[in-house]
Amino acid sequence: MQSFTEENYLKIIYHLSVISNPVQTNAIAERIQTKAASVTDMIKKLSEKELVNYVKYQGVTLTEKGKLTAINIVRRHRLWEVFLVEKLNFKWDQVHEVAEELEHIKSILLVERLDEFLEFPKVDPHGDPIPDQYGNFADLSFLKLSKLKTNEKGTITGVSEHSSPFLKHLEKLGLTLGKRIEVSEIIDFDGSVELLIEDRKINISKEVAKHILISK
Amino acid sequence: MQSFTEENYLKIIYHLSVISNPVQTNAIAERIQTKAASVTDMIKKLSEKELVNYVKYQGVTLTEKGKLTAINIVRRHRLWEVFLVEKLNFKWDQVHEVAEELEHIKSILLVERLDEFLEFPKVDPHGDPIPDQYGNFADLSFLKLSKLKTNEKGTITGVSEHSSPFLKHLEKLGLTLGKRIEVSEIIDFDGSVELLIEDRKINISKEVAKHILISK
DNA sequence: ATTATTTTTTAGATTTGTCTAAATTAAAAA
DNA sequence: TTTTTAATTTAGACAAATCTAAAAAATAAT
Ligand SMILES: [Mn+2]
Ligand SMILES: [Mn+2]
Ligand SMILES: [Mn+2]
Ligand SMILES: [Mn+2]
Repeated sequence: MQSFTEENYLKIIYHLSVISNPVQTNAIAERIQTKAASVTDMIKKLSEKELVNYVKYQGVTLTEKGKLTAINIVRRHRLWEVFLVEKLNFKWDQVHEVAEELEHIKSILLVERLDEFLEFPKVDPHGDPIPDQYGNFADLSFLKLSKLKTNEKGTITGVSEHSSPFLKHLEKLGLTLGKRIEVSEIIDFDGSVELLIEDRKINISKEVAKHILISK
Repeated sequence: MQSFTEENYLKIIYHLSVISNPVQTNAIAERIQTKAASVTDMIKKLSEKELVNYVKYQGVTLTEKGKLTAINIVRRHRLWEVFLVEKLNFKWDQVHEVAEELEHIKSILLVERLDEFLEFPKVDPHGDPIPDQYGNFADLSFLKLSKLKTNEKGTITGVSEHSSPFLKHLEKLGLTLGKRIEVSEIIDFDGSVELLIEDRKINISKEVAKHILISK
């Protein structure tokens, strides 16, 4: 059984592993809002428990055991996010903080029943896939909206940025999951994108377009 | 903002206050599974934060602030118990442990939305009243089943013992909330009670009868 | 190949909540 | 009212997770 803190470290290491493997001490420190020295201490502890492989000055990788634990936390986090949006009418920019707490509730029965209650959702409110109880993802292939060419169409199925300001911005523009869009023009000057959505024409910056995920 | 531990102390002190005020160090130690010395330390801290009134060797009482905090934790605990039973099909003997964790999730919005989602329940799965957001209880008056005389009738509306074995036992006998019962006989020899429930005749010990709460 | 910079680790201290053992105080018994 | 017992508090230590400052290792620049 892991402490909240250990679980947080495992989850962060898991997410950072996607970007670079092994994961560096400083990267963890930044994400977990702590100092590098504290990270080193915790890594030693996780290594002791065989949840990570650790070589001094080389960074860490998750062991199989550590990876499964991390995926399970991600599963709980995303299921709770679905619950908050679907059942308690939270907005998609309000769920993350609360899910950060709920994900640490330790009860296998709770998670399985919650999954059932939500009718086994495959994705969370941000389009991120929810692993099953064995840690398997239905891996969905996403494309950045910024990669679409003029006249190409697609459906919004995810976001790669979860900050509240960004999500609220999208909401205001009507750019929510499931919406069908078409790129009507890409502006040379700044790379911003003009979109057609439900007969409206809107313009989004390149920066925003990069964080919207599309399936065709 | 209080830590989990502080919240647990406040809740226990609140519950013990009903029985004896002020609350003794040893009573807290026993309920919280710790040593008296640790309790003294924590009491000092809570006193520092003006959540309890503390006089050395005299025990503690909750301040108004402390009482409101405690009631709020009780509110969250009971709302989550309702959720687990009503929405996730937990049995009434399975909810307490999980609610002990869920009660510490800090989000005012979460609690208010949960309350709404559950349609503002007045009691939890054990018949205990759920305070509103201002800390007001709809105080229901209960009577111990053991106080009923022969031929008296009543409805089961609560239990004063929450252990899993006890609750499972009641469940097996069909003695669940809302059931109508009639005392058909009180056995002289051991004080056990013979009941009529849904045309069946069952016998329960005096000990069990003491922990079943009735409204007429 | 040195030197400079960045990253990481160690050493030692701090905070929170706990413990044991010993000292105090209060309550009960003689 | 003294003595005995029970309850409570203090003193000092410990584990978990963190921090700052300093040392060590790895990388990058000259
Ligand atoms: Mn999230
Ligand atoms: Mn999410
Ligand atoms: Mn309970
Ligand atoms: Mn209850």
